[in-house]
Amino acid sequence: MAAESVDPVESRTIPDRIFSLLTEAIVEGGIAPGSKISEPELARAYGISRGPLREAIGRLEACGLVVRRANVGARVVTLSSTQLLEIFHVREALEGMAARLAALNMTLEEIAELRDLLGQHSEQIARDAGHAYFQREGDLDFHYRIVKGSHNGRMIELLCNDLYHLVRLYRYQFGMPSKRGPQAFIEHGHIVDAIERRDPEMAELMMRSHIRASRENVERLLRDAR
Amino acid sequence: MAAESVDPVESRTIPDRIFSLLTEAIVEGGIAPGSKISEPELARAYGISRGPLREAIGRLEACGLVVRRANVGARVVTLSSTQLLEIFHVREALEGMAARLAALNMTLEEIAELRDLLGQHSEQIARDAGHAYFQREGDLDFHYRIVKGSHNGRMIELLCNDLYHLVRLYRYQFGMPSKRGPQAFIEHGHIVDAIERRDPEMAELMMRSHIRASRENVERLLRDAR
DNA sequence: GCCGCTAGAATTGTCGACAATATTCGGGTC
DNA sequence: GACCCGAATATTGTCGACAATTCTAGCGGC
Repeated sequence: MAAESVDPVESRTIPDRIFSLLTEAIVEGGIAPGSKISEPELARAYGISRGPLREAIGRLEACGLVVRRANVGARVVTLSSTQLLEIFHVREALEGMAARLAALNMTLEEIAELRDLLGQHSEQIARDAGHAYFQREGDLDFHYRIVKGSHNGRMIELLCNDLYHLVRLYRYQFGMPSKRGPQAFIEHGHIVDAIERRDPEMAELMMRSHIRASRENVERLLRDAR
Repeated sequence: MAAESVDPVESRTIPDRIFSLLTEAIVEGGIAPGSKISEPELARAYGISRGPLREAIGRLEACGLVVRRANVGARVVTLSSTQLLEIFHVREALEGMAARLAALNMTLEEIAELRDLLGQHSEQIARDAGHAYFQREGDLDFHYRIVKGSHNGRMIELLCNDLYHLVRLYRYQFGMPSKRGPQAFIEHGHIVDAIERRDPEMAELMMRSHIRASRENVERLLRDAR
């Protein structure tokens, strides 16, 4: 709560706001994948000049949400299945380490909050007959917490500010059905157990196994679809 | 060689060139750590306008080479020992996975080139009585190759275009003495062996152990210095 | 002598306009 | 009819100037 104390919507600089707006628009599909990012059009739409807009687009490029070619312009990224699997490998490595560090560095309070979050997910699954929730933001909330719990600023930056936008984007672009919800929930439980026991080795193993299973699930779905 | 075929110095867009120049200047200490990045001054120095310069600075910020505050400006980052160790943890995770993927994906030709590089290092160590080389770019060349060998675009991007600038910067800022050169060379050999045997598990283990040893060495030096 | 306040200067943020490059559409030729 | 070429159009890249904010220096008061 109020990790960074900035006014929720105002007071940030214009590129910040535009970046947030564009990120949401791209991730949630408001701007179609592969579509062109027209600077004059967007500048008019948001009522700003092209200067700040270009800075926002630059940040989108740094996140990998758009690809830019010189003298041509920016397009919303279209994730190939290859790129999707690449992201899974990177996540497996980084979040595995994050879980290891979380087991070492999370405060008791953070661990309690993580348990609480798990409980909320449990209720939600019982309510929804456990089929939809984990496909949406709830899963990422969990992963967020653990990454934050690593207390490693560079890791938090990499995952929360860069990679997770892409992960969310892929969930909208591909929209895998996946009946892994209940299983994923169980795996989340094992990860929290390991962190609570302060067992870094096991925490990393569990997290990697969790993400690997998710990747293998996607690989299977991609194979079947083909 | 010539992975990207662009004219070595010309033809890229202005922000690209300025970004390269500034990166080198910062990494090699031409611009002191913690010093302010003055937009008017640099614009005059490079004979360009502030527009492209700001874009270049934005990219530096994305790499973590400068930190920027709104309405205040950008300063060259000063790496604390904490941040330095954070980078090591991220590298351990990412490069471990990179080595695993390299064992799976590297072509025979790439492996041969890697062996060759190792041979060059061997000669260089024999010549220098093995004390200085590994503190400079040679070590990073080796790690570069393996990351590239992962054939994972996202990983290559993350490490080669972002993190390695920071690693180089730290080597100039801290300039650890470290007598780990010969030992590091031996470890490099083990990693290549594992890749050659197509043993992903071992390749990852060796790489992680290699980077962990390097981190522990730095931790020891930091403790002794204090 | 030290602290707070105010006016000035300098820097960053933003804007609109111009130049260079890419795309598009039309015409011509094989 | 298909392909290639060239002019027109639109978009990106770059620039200089203005506005808003921050830092600095000097003054006055305690």
